[in-house]
Amino acid sequence: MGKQDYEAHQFTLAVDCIIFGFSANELNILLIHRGFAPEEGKWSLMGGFVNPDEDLDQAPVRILHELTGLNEIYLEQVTAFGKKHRDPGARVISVAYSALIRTEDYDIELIKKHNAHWFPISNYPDLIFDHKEMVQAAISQIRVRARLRPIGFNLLTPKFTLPQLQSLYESIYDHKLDDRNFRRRIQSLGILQKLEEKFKGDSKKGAFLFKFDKEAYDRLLKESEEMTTLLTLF
Amino acid sequence: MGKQDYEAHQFTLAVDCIIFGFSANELNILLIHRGFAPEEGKWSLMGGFVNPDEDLDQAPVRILHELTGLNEIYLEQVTAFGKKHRDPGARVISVAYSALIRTEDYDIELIKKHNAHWFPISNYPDLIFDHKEMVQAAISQIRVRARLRPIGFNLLTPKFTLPQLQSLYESIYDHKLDDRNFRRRIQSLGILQKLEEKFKGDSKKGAFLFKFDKEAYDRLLKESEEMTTLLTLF
DNA sequence: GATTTTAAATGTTAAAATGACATTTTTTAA
DNA sequence: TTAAAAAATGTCATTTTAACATTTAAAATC
Repeated sequence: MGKQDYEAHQFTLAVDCIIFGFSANELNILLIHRGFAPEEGKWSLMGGFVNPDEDLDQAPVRILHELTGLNEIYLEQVTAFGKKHRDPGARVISVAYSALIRTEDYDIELIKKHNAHWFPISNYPDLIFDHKEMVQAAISQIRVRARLRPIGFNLLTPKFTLPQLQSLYESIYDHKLDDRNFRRRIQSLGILQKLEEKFKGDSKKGAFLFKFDKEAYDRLLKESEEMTTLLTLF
Repeated sequence: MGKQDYEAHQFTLAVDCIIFGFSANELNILLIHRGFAPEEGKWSLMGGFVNPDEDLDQAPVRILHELTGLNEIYLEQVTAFGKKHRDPGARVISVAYSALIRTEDYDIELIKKHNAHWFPISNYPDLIFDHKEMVQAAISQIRVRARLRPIGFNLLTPKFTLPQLQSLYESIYDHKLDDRNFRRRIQSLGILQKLEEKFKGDSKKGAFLFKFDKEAYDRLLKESEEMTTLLTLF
């Protein structure tokens, strides 16, 4: 295999980000109203090309920073999409990434500049290319992942209430959960730390705040070796 | 974004296959003793470049056909690997695919020609580049996947015994299972069809043969809508 | 300041699933 | 006929699950 072999098998490589946020008791995704061709005026995921001098996994980090101003975003690769004519304009392979962000953290001005808007996953507009497939794949992956690992905390503020946490899981699974069963289960894992404070934004009575106890979780992980299920919530 | 943008972000694109087979009561992977540079003489996954005129998902199908003579192999994308220097010789992005095959079906001559050999997943040689990471990612994925979906049958002959099936799951999870509990559980799903025949290859007494009942499984899937767990075997 | 409103917090019980455990059966080979 | 080897089978105690309604706390309203 010579140099010409490598050159004869080159493809434009892009990444697209399915950016999840949690607000108004629902899981939302951030979509871009495209102000540029191709497909100008339609909705799409936030994406961009991979640069020649960066790791593949670095590309979504850079692109998300450009859009949200955030660093240290929780990212997971979903899948590479590579149908021949997925992008009618050119042959482009795109690797989809899921990003979980806190909707209070991002830079509103940057988002505006990019014409980005939030949509609930239960009702979002038509998307260009195969972006809808990407979103669906990302949601499926999150559903599996959230049963195995405590990824939900990446979508909440560091301090959160149990009703908020429950409503997050209900939105992920599109399934109502029983309060008492949910609380019993999540608290029995011992990875939540109850604080003295209450949060009164959602009700008159207010609800106690909790923190995710990373140390406790790491200990749990270590003990149970190869853990295949952890957060079986329903 | 003009044409030059596309051209400035091109990468050589390859796929690598983690080919799983089940024999001698253990999960094995098929590795190639490389007869060509780079890394001549070392072990690697079976791989190749993606062709400009094929879908990304088509590339592993073609490559596996070349190696095994098989069509209709069960394939799943694992992840795209794209660290800058993962291939020291050139910038190559590689998409890893898991393949589950029946070890009796493949073309032995083809395999010999490619210097391919089976190794148990509990003990395989050092691999080039990041291929070990690929294997580990594929094994992790299979473990999660096998809890949700009946993918194991792709590794067995169409007719198989319960001891064979149990031993397959034991190998996937690297964990002994209790005979009685395993049988109770797998049979309670109602997706196995017991045959009159016995298979006597493994014991004097012989064990009854079973078939995977795809129709029953599809019905089960349909009923339970969005099923998040199915084959929780331990 | 009494009453209403709203969401948070809490416990029990019956049914189902799980995990642990040992013996008998079938067949072939000695 | 006996020995050997793996296949097949059932029970029970424990744990987990799912289903269910009331009380509590605080703010807002009258």
